[in-house]
Amino acid sequence: MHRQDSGRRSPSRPARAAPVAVGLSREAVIDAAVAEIDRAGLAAFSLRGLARSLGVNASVVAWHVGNRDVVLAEVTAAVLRNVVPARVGGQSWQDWLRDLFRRFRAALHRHPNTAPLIGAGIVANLRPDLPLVEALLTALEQAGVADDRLVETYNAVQAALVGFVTQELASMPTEDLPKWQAGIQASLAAVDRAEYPRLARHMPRLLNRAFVLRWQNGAEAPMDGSFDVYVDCIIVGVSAMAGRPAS
Amino acid sequence: MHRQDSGRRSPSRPARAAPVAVGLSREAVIDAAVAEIDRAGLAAFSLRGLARSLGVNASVVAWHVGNRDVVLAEVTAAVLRNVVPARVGGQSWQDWLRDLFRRFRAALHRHPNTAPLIGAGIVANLRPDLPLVEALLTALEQAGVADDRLVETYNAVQAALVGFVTQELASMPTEDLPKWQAGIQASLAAVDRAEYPRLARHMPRLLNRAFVLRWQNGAEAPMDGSFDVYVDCIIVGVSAMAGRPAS
DNA sequence: ACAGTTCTTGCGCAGTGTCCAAGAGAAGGC
DNA sequence: GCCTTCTCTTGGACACTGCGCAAGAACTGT
Repeated sequence: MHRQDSGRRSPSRPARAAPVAVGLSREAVIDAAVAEIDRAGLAAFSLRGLARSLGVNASVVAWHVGNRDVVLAEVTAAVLRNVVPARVGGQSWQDWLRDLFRRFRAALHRHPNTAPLIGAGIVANLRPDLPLVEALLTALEQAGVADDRLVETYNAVQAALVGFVTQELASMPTEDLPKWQAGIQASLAAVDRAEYPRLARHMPRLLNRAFVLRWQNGAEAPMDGSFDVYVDCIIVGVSAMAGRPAS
Repeated sequence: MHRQDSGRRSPSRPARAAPVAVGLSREAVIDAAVAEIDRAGLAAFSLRGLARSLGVNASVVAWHVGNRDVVLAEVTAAVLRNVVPARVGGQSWQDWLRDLFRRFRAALHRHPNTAPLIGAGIVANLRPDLPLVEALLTALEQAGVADDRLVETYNAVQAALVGFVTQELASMPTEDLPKWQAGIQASLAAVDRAEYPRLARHMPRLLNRAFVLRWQNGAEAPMDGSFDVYVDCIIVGVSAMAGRPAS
């Protein structure tokens, strides 16, 4: 049976024995999992492959971490570590919120293949990220959001935080990708000017830069400008919510 | 080898034979897949289970539809069919956009377990949904978005469209869910008032209604009010983008 | 010396996606 | 009448997965 306590070493027991042939720790396994997902993608990730990459039997990762879902939850926690920016004195809530959004996106861009985990929230919350919540609430309070609008505004911001980058880093089909890319490009090149006039007119501007009209994801073709506009939208929206007293 | 043409019947060949023991069609398989995902969830979905539910051998679904990813892509396409609302005369772009958001969310609420597919975009675009793109571009044009801001605004709206409901319907851990729920509730009840003052103060308002502080997903505890605020945010944001000429 | 804990190995079980060989059944050509 | 051709279905194989269990190795405290 695997170790089930969440903390590193349960301080209640007298810490009887130093670990033995400590080739591996829980952290090392999780780090290796992140590296493995970065290397081969989420679809190709397996516990056995992870153990193989560690040069170790398959069961040790189960012993150190536990379930497969626990491994993935820990991976997301590791990726999202230190995304919440510290409050610097005299900083406006707008600047802080923009900073949060940027750091969140940067963290996921550092490990693009983990984006589906965070986005779909497979086990989004192993334990809730309370510092993030507290910081968000502080920012909203500073923005002047009324109490009876707090939940809604908080949820809107939280959803926005995750929404963009998840979409940006959505995974493209894994097998015979070049063929799929060619198909997309062909179907976009042959778009009917009469049926889709605006699409046809703006096509050069949109190609591989707009959400349904691209054949690379954000890891290869990042969408920086769109993200900035997106964050501005959210901030303007929150300001408007703050101005209005209630429904 | 499975049928590889996308259309129902390739019109080039003389359509030699009527189908034989047509117990099954591609559409029937996909409908069954949707029903199966609705019933047992996405994690428990398998091609063999699908075939079992159809009372048929495992390979027939592979023959009719193809790959597993193709099955899932077709499922998402089926779920999102007819989400783009028709343009009614004299309707403002705000009303139309709000209607689009509502219909999109309603479609996913009808099949909550498919939300991770759409959100994480496993194969989000089997073929691009061009009518949606055209309609969105039309709305943005009507809103007065400048051409050199079109891509960014479009991307922001598209990301927002998918972002909220994906998060709202994120799946909770599948095994021993009651224990996990109890753990969440306990950890939220024992939150430190000194460490998280705002969180503690607003806790009764936030419990099971805010994004990290809930133990049910949107299928059981929908977040209607938050969604409305979210859509208002987006619309206000787009208006602001339209007002500003360029960066 | 002995027992206890920590970590690791090996193996089996049921289940999965994908391919391949072969068959059943009807339609058309001769 | 056959007999080929196409559509659809069956069954079985292969490699792989997550998970659980029995056993062993290495080290520590008593």
